[in-house]
Amino acid sequence: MNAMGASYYQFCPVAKAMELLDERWTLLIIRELVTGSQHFNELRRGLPRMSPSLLSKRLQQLQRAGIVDRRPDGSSVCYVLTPAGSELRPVVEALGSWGVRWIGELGDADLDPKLLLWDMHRNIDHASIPEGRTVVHFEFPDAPRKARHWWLVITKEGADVCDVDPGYDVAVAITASLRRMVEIWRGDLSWSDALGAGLLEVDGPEAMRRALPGWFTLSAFASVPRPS
Amino acid sequence: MNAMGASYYQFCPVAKAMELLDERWTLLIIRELVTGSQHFNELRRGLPRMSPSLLSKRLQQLQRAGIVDRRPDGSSVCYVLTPAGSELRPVVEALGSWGVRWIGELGDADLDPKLLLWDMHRNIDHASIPEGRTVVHFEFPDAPRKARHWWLVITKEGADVCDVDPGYDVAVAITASLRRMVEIWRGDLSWSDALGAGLLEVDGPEAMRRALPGWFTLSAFASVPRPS
DNA sequence: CGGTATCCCCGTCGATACTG
DNA sequence: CAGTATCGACGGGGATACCG
Repeated sequence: MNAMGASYYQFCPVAKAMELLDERWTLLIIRELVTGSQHFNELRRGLPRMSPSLLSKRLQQLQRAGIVDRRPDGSSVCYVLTPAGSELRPVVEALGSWGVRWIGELGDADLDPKLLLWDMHRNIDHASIPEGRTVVHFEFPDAPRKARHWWLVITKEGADVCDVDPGYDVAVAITASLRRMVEIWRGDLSWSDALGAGLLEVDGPEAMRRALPGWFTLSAFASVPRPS
Repeated sequence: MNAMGASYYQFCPVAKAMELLDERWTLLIIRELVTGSQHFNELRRGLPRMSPSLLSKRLQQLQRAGIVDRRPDGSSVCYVLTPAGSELRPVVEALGSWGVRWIGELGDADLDPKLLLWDMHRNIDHASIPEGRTVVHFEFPDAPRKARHWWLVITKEGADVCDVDPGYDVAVAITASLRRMVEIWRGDLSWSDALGAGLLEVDGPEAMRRALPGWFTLSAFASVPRPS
């Protein structure tokens, strides 16, 4: 339980906590683990701009700090939060609630479609999804060519993100600017407001179009009330 | 509302928050402001190892981020939290509550007597203090010569910390190792347990000795329940 | 009291390539 | 899938001195 970042030389619990947590990326790793990611490459998908060596280093630091436990699991490896680590959930929640209220402006570079789809894929309300296989197609006309089309293939077992057409029948096709779709995900904009304002186009059978908003549990912070 | 630390290039509210808050010292400044410090040199006293240039830089960054407001106030200057800044209190509280539960081990270098007295001086329950002037003398036998003796001079108007004998009559004299005193402050150890175990010596009139524990509101995190 | 100015080192981080 | 290896730059931040 020590030797992570530089010391503040203070006995204050906030300072002692920040010695462990104030380094770049650290709390985002915790966020990923709180969210349920367990494997190295799963963490990487949630932290695409982080180099693997740095992720590796941070995970080792978090182990030494008693926050993360590394469990070899067959041929695989699981990273799981210790009891101490699990109790960081309120910290992550407080940060996210603050962030969604006070940091409204997103840069274009913050709008990563891969990350958006990755987030959506792990927040699907499977109880609301029809039987069998459901495919949702996303088109972001403003995104660069290679990031314009995405498919979410949802089955009882889970969901897969594809950046090439998997070939299955599409249940619903969504066309919207990447920025609007991110705003919906974050709860800055509601499905109905977006539809009403023509910011979003949804194609597919009436029943499917109606059901669509229920399929996705939006960001955990979407329901945080906004200021003013 | 931007341009502080490096971007994570994520739309996640936690990431956007950490872009502003993950730099060294930043959340400790927020802690000081939440605690009630307002002036530059007041902040410095709570952050003794921080260089003034860095504090200045951070305050400017926090202004640009819309978290701190700089108010020239006569010949003086007040730094106060904006509404957005005030809402960081839950973040600081979550961090402190976590820290006090899971970071028990303090290094010797974390035990700064000046910081301890500074903290105590601004957490005095003036309603419990006797009329007139009350002086409490602290002796830390394990501290370096120049940091061994401290006096807290408490009046209705406030409290002053002295590292030289102010000459007034002493109401109560406390002798304890610096580490024990910090533990009491943090709530790791109770006054009564410390007294019972002989870890603490209190000299003075019976009534004063009895009343002493009521004079100090301990650290805001002292009452957080501990694990196991 | 409320800050700037300057200097320089060292460590962090990013990028990329590669391995069992 | 789960990481290591290597490398270089850049700038963060510590120390100290100084100003209005």
